[in-house]
Amino acid sequence: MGLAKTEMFTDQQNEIALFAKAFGHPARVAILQHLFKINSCVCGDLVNQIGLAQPTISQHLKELKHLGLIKGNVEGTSVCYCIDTKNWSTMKNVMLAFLDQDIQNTDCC
Amino acid sequence: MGLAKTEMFTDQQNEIALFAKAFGHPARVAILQHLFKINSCVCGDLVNQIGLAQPTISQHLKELKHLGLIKGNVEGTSVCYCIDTKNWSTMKNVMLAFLDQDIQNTDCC
DNA sequence: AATATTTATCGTAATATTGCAATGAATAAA
DNA sequence: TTTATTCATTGCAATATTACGATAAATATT
Repeated sequence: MGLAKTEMFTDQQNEIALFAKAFGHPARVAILQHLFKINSCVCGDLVNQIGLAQPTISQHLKELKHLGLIKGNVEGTSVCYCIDTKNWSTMKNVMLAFLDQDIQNTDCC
Repeated sequence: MGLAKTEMFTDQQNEIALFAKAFGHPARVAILQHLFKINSCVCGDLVNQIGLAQPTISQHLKELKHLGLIKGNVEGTSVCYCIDTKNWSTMKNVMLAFLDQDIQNTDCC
């Protein structure tokens, strides 16, 4: 089916899954790392940096933007993308709460 | 195509994407949370807790096990699953390095 | 041995994701 | 205004993911 039954999970679980899915492709990981490194970047630079075609990069950028992790500002014919640090921070808290579950836990088997 | 071109990314980027993909479905998030909460759990309990069919849960468990995040011990006819805390810790470090990129960074646009 | 219980695997259908060529839209430069 | 340049969108093909019924495999119980 390929269709996640989101209605049977909590909002928190669905939110974690949505953020994680954004990081579930190396191209999007690379895009975010590059945006952090360069601290602002036009789409064309990303196409050069990463080896994927322009429509493919544009599609990945759209997903990240839709999730709120990045912002895009039009500058002439190009578009300057950058991290939305506020939303990144919110996302980070959600993911940390999930990843830090182990601190109150011990091995069993 | 649905085929990620892993060869054009770094090992670190591919590793982050693999771990993130594991968390990219709410059922697997729910499974991991339940394993942490109960601190050991048989497959049947997860089938009851989460509303998915037994083969579906079994498939999700297989993915998590393959990634090394959980272990399974056979106990009679049932299988006791639990978190592999050592590997979880390794994974957490990888993810934290990615999520913490923002600490040396400021907004731009 | 026969039966029940539990989990894994197989097969299959439905949907999602990835990637890119072609093309459109918008601004800049000539 | 014509021509570049840059990015978004559309359309499509290939592959991946999700879900589950049917069934196999393994152990426990009788």
